[in-house]
Order: sequence, then C-alpha cells, then structure tokens
Amino acid sequence: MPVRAPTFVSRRRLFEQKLSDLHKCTNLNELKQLHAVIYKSNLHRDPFVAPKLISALSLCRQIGLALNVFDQIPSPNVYLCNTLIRAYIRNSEPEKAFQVLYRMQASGVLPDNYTYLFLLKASSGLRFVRMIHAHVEKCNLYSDLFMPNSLIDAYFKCGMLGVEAAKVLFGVMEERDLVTYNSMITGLVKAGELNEAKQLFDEMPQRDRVSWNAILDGYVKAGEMSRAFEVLEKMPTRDVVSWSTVISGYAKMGDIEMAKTLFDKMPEKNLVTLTIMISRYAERGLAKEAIALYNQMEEGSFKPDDITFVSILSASAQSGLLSLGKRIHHSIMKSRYKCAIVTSNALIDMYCKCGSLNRAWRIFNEMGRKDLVSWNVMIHGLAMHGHGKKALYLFDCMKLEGFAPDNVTFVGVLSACNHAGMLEDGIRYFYSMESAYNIAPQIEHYGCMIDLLGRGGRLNEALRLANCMPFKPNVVIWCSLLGACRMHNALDLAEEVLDQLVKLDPANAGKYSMLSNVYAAAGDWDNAANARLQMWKTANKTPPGASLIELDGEFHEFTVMDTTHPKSDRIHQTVNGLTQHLRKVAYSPTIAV
DNA sequence: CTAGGGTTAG
Repeated sequence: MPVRAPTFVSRRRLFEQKLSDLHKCTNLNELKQLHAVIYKSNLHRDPFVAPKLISALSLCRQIGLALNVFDQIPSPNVYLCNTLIRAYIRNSEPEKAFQVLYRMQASGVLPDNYTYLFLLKASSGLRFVRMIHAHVEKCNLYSDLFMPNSLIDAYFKCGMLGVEAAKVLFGVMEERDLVTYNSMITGLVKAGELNEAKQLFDEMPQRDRVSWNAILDGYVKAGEMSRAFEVLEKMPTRDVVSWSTVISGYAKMGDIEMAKTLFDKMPEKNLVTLTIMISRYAERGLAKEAIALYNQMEEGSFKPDDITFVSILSASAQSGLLSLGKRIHHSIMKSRYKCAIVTSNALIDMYCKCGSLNRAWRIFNEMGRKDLVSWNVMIHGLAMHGHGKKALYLFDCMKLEGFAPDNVTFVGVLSACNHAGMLEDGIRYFYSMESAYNIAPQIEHYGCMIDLLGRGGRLNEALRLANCMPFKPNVVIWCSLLGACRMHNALDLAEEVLDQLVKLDPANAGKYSMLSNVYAAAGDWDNAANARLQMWKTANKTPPGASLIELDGEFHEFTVMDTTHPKSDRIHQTVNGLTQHLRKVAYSPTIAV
C-alpha cells in the first residue's frame, strides 16, 4: 500500500483522540496548541471538554487559565466544580479549593462524595476534617463506606486529637469493611499504637494482603525485626510490598547484610524496592553500592522517579561525586518538563556539597516555587562555602518572602556566623531563636555555639555551655571542643576533653589521631608519635572512614595513612606540597578565626 | 478510602 498524506478525516480523528486523552496531557507545548484549537472551535464550553481542559491545565500548572475556562461556564455542575477543586489542590492552594465549596453552597450546587474526598486530601488540620465530617453527616452521604473510610484516614493525619476522633468514628460505624479495618490498623501503626493495631488485626473477620502488610509495617516501625520476620514467614502470601517492608526495616536497623540477602532472595522487585536499597546504601555512606544499583536501574526496565533521583543525589552529595551528580541532573532534565521542588532541593544540596556553588545558586534562582527546604539548603550551602554574609542576607530574604525559619534554618544561620567569624552575631541569633521565633535550641544549635565560642578563643565559655546545656554532650560536641583546644594550644583542657571522649566512646581511633594533632601543633612530637601508635592499636576494631573520588569514571578510595594506591607516593607528595603552600599563604591550623 | 521508597542539620 502506498503511503498517503493524512486526510482531513484522519486529522480530525487524531484531534478527537487527543481530546479524549486531554485530561492526562502533561506536555505544556502540546496543551497550549490544543488550548488554542479548543477555544477557536468554541469547544471550551462543551460539558465534556471543559473538565478535561481544567484538569490538564492544572497538571501543567496553568491554574489561571483553568479558572478562566471555569468562569466561562454559566452554571457549572458538581462534576466541573470538583474538577476545579482538584485543580487547586494540585496547585497546593487548599484555601481556594475550599472557596469553591462555599461558592457551590451559595449557588445551590449540591456537593457529592467526590467533592469531599478531594477536599479531604487537601485539608490538613483537624478543623477542616471536622467541618467536612459535619457536612457529610448533614447531607447523609453514607450510601457506601467510601466517605466514612476516607474520614478515618483523614482524621489519622491530624495528630493526637485526630487519632481519638478516628477511634470514635470507627466505634459508631454500624457497618465496616476490609478497608475500614485496614485504615484503622495503618493509622494506629503510624500513631505508634501497635498494641491496639494488633488487637484489631486479631479481631477483624477476614484479612487480605494489605492487612498483613500493615501489621508487618507496625513491627518494622517498632524495630521488632524478629517479630516482623516471623510475620513475613507466617503470612499466607507475600508480595513486593511485604518483602520491601522487611528489607527496609533491616537496613534501617543497620543490618544491611540481612537486607541484601532478602533483596537477592525476593522473587520480584520493582522501582520502590530498588529505591529502598539505593537510599539505605546512601544513608550508610555506601555510595559505591548505591551507584551500582542505580546504574543497574538505568540499564534495566525501571524508570527512576523523583524519589529515586533524590536518593541517588543524596548519595552523590555525601560522597562529593560531582560527575555522577551532573549525570543524574542530565537524566532528570531529559525525563521531565519541570523539576519537582524536592528534586531541585536535592540538586542544590548535591552541587553545594560537590563544590559547585555556582550551579547550586543557578538552580535555586531559577526555581519557580521554593519551599522551606530550598532556603535551608541554600543558606547552609553558602555557609559551607564560607559566604557567611550572603547566607545571612538570604535568611532575611526568606523571611521577606513569608517563610518562617525552622530549627534546621538556624543550624545554617549559626554555621554561617561560624564560618564568617561573626561571634557576636551568632550569639544574638542563638538567643533570638527562642525569643523571636519560638524555637527551642536543640543539641545541634548548642554544638554550633560551642564551636563558635571555641574557635573565637573563648574556650572556658564553650566548656561551660557544654556542661550546662539541657543535653548530655555527645561525641561531636567534645570533638569540636578538642579542635578548639588544638587551635588555641590549650593542652590541659585537651586532656580533660579527651577523657570525656574516651568515656563516651572508647573504641574509636579518630580521637587519638586528633590528640596527636594537638600535641603536634604544640610541638610535642614524642607524645604525637605515641598517640599514633595508640591509633594503630585501636584501628583494627573499627573500620576506618574512607574518602571516595571519581576520576574519568573510575573510583579511588582512600583511608587514613593508606599507601595501597598504585600512585600513592605521588599523591602524598602532592598533598604535602599543597599543605606547605597553604601554610605559607593563608592557612595555619594554630591560628584562630 | 487501606500496604513498601525521598531532600536540609554540628
């Protein structure tokens, strides 16, 4: 058959096809074309086309155009109103979604099940859920169990009081189905009430896989891995979720071996399973394993999604693997029209930690919408790179844009002061946390302050703060004090701090190394050599920390006093040369900031 | 409407 040019009829059919799939359209350019054609042919008032158009516009974040379509319909029906509600929810504007509900009530359009379901998805806060519950009671929307089941789920997302409300609702329900029980069990598990969840699980009339998986998750969340494993073996049938839940649990408890064993053993894996392993590897600093799995995924049949990207970016960031990070950035840009906020945040963090502040800054500036984490990551990134003043400027900007700083923000702000040597400002910000922002300082913030005071030479104040803060000083606090002692040649204090460190964590080699530096800095080489010896004696007990770099696609791993690399001599020569050069021009480990 | 995965912290 000869190939023919598309006729008028087939072109029309193509358009109809596109119209029927319109609500799934996520390509903005394609949508804009369709939008124009629809308006030209006056189809935007068509009761079948309008909701689809609104849906597609909201998917492509064109909420203004979506509202425009809605406003052209003289008397919108429930279905169309629901579409607009969902559009606002997709656009993270729940208040506007509720305004649509009020508009419906004012114009006499009766809300239905879906109206409330969409609103429930958006509503955070007990007040909203109670309000919807009242509406549902009033309109008697109890023809099936959809509504009460959704209400139970929504109540559980409202904190402690919500948990009680869910229990009350469950108690008065005359009819319950599997989903009712499952929602209760899931909610109770999330609220940490494992015993009550277990009780319901035991008394429910029948159980399918979802119930088993929910109770499995309960044991995993409680850290009871042997019980979880028992359930995994006992349950009638296991699916990907069952295996993944248990694998994730073992890895979280630190038993990565067992996680890997089960991962290899499970009959069928999916995207989530692989992502779990990648993120657990990343979490434990096993970058090489995380990358290997990610590569396997890229070659295989699973397409990474945002959560996968975030996990592997976290692995790249932790290991400082810029080339890997860039490669992932490229894959992300290839696979989607626009980055999700979380993904952009992870990219910013990765570029900061891999030393490319410029790239991080560009992404931060080009983001359409930012969230609190975006600001936190950028402030911290600037602080890390020594741009203390700029970080503090950004802190002012975020407040101007209406973001309330949280505890993480203040870690960034305090470390900005630290890196810029702004001792007095740091103290001022620290006290403002409680007085101006109602945030109680955590051990991390005390850590920043102790570091700041120590670097500034106010060692006694630093020590006093460590001893009188409402937390027991941890290893990080003592190490930071030890560093300050080294910096200011405070040998006596260093001994005292070291005693505390040894008491807290006897089997750690790093401390001896640190102490050796204290002596070395003070010119006491005999004791320095002794400390090194001690370090080697204890080193066998703990695996040494390793650094990993990637060069031309090959990984190179180094540990303390490592001479196994084939070019070890040249590497050490170069490092020594650099150190001497640094000492000459600017940096000296004994000079205070 | 119910089950497993994610980002920021000294």
